[in-house]
Amino acid sequence: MPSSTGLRARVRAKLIAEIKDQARRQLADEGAPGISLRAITRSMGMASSAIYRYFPSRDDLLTALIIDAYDSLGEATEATDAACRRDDFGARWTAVGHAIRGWAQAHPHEYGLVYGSPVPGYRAPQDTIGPASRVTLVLAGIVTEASASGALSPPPYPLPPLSTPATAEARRLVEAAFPGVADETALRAVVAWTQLFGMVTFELFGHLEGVIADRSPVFERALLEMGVFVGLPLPGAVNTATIEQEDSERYLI
Amino acid sequence: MPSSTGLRARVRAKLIAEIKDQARRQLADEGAPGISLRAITRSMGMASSAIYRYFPSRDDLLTALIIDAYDSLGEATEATDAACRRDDFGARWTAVGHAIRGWAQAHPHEYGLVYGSPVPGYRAPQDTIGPASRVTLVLAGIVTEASASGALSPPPYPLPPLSTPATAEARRLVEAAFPGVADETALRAVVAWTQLFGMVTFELFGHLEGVIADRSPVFERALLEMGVFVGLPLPGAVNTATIEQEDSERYLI
DNA sequence: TGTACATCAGTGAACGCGCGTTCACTGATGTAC
DNA sequence: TGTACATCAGTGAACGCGCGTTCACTGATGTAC
Repeated sequence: MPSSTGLRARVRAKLIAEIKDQARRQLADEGAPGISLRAITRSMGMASSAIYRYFPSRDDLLTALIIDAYDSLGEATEATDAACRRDDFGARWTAVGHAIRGWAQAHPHEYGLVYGSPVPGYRAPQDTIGPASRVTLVLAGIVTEASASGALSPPPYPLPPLSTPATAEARRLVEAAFPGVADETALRAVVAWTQLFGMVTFELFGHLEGVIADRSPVFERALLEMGVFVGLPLPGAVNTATIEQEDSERYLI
Repeated sequence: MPSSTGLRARVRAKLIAEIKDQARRQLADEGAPGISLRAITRSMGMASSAIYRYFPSRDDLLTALIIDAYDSLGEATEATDAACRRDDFGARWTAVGHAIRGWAQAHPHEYGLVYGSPVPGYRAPQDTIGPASRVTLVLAGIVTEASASGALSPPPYPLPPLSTPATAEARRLVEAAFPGVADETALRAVVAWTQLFGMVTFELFGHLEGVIADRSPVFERALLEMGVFVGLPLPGAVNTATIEQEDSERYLI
């Protein structure tokens, strides 16, 4: 039994996994610049040159860690969204926000690796783009589906109309990730997206130290505010028409 | 003429400045982990041990750079705010937002040094707290002064009341930085603050690549949205009562 | 089924480099009387 | 004003360490006929 599931291939996969695990351990201890190929091989009891059978260079190992991190976050986010009632858009938004923050707190150094200062001299290859956008697409999907099902409220207060270049950008966004969504709403979704990651980043990188002591309720409130800001209904506020087609018990007030 | 303005002291100050300049150059080229004391002394044509006359360790040099960065950003922000009409709170918010983004783009690596992933193994000493909060206090000041002068609009749409722990945090915030401001508003200011830095960070660290092409108008819109979100008037929308006491020409529509 | 050959994993030595920090020392600049 | 002494800036060698990557090589695992 050779092929890609053969013994050799399985051993190889195991070793690659172990190398990445050791690298993640070093990432946690010393940060990205502290990841050392020699230290990895040392901890695995192999010659320092042996690692080149698995990763052609240090940068390739870094890339693998980055892709893994994005995929891990993307997967957690997608799973959280998938576990929500489809038409409870407010609840989906809130749940996904908590999932992102939860993942960041559970994997602070991997979060720093992808959302922190770019590693100098390292240029992310194309392969990272797909994994990187998974989490973003989940957020965009919630807004888009809410819009399609008519659950989105229009902005409750008047704002000046979009400038011409802002409209152009909004159009691009709508076409790329928010089909059928209003220009203003797409831009607001971007604002909410940056707020969400901005707050998680500030919390993780220590910029809320001395500013906010009990961060969970503040984060919770921010999620609620930004959800409403985008036009999403409050969590639990499900469109009655939809309810009647499904189980109705627990959603009737 | 000895004292602290003596020749020796002046030469010393010059050298300290040159060391920091060289360090900043390396920061731009190689990132924070690439700052090397030996390389600095090499580029200045002095023995590698000489730098210890000026900085007792690499960490102390890092701390100096961090404090300088915070102070530079703080100063730019304060100056921008000071140049605005005091009662045009919307304009102050927008101008300060642009100033922060502008500084970040002019000093991307210093921005990364203070707002990027924490340097592993480095613990920021107390001395950084004051400089770090300058920019924050400017933003808080705008909201607080707007509130005091009655220019803040209440939230235009109903939201659930604050949870008990969120209220507690809001109270702490109000006491520390937003005297006289409503609980909800203080929390919204924090949300706007994290949005502002979140967007600047995303832009600088490459997370808007492929998402937003023309970032300035989107940032401009985000500033406007978040200003209104906090309750600030639109830029240029100045309280008429105040106008009458000052020059009225250009503010009458 | 058995043999010959190709592929792959892993070794160990070496290249060429860099780093932060310490220490005993020299010589110049400032200070006190 | 001039001299004796203390302070400070800067040197150069050394300590002890680490790193990524290459290369010729051995031995085991798989493949083809």
